[in-house]
Amino acid sequence: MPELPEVETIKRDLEKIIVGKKIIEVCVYNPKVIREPSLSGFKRGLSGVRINRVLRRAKVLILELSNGKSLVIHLKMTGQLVYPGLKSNGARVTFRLSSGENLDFNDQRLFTELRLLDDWRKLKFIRGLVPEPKDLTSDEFKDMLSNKKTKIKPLLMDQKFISGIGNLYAAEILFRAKINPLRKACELSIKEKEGLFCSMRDILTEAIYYGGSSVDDYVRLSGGKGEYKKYHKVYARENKPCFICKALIKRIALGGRGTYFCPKCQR
DNA sequence: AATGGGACCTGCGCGC
DNA sequence: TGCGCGCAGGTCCCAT
Repeated sequence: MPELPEVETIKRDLEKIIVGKKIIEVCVYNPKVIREPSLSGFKRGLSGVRINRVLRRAKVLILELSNGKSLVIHLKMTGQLVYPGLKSNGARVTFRLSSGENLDFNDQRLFTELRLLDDWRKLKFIRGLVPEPKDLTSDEFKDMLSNKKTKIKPLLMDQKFISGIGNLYAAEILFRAKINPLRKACELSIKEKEGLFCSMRDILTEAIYYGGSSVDDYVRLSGGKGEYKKYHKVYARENKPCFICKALIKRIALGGRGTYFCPKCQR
């Protein structure tokens, strides 16, 4: 679930609260989420190091450490970082910090990937990323769409096409741009492409402003909710009336993903 | 090139 | 009541 706005929110919270603190000890309650190196290497490499800086690339968090290594975190759908952590909960990994509090990593579905790397830039997934919406101009975006015969919605979610957008924001962006998710990218008019570019940029900016969307498991570092869910227009609103035209919001499966849209507003 | 499906996972809500 | 099933979705991987 965490997409660009949620991961950016966590990144900003971490910058305010975690940067500068030292990791005293790492407790791993479920080693499945540690993808590399070995469990012992992971624990050893993180003990006694300071967290110097937090970066984000698309949906990936990167914690740069005082020993030159980086902790790379992809939260996938159900990953959470919570500080201060609860004293007794089902955390998968707990980082005991110099403040005396714990930074908890939770993940119901064990999809999350934690990696301790010498150079995060060499990670295959990171290398495959392309610019995210804020790093593109309208003209660049229009060019990118012009030779793509694929449906616009799966294309927006393709991290190698444009990075940071997932299922929820793809739906909201297409609603604001009044574009049907089944349309082929190359068949959009210049005006539609421009509208899509603006919707993409604006929705992501607004969602970051509100601290992301708490649907399913996403919470902020404090454990509190992100408030953007209040402003959703189509996501998870099947059979509810469109806020603009009152037509019922439709749900279809597209690329195996639930896809919500207004059949009247989005042509 | 584009598309579809399965795999990875677990908890929840539904129908019978 | 209790069980089995579909669904939730980010990413990789394979087949067509």
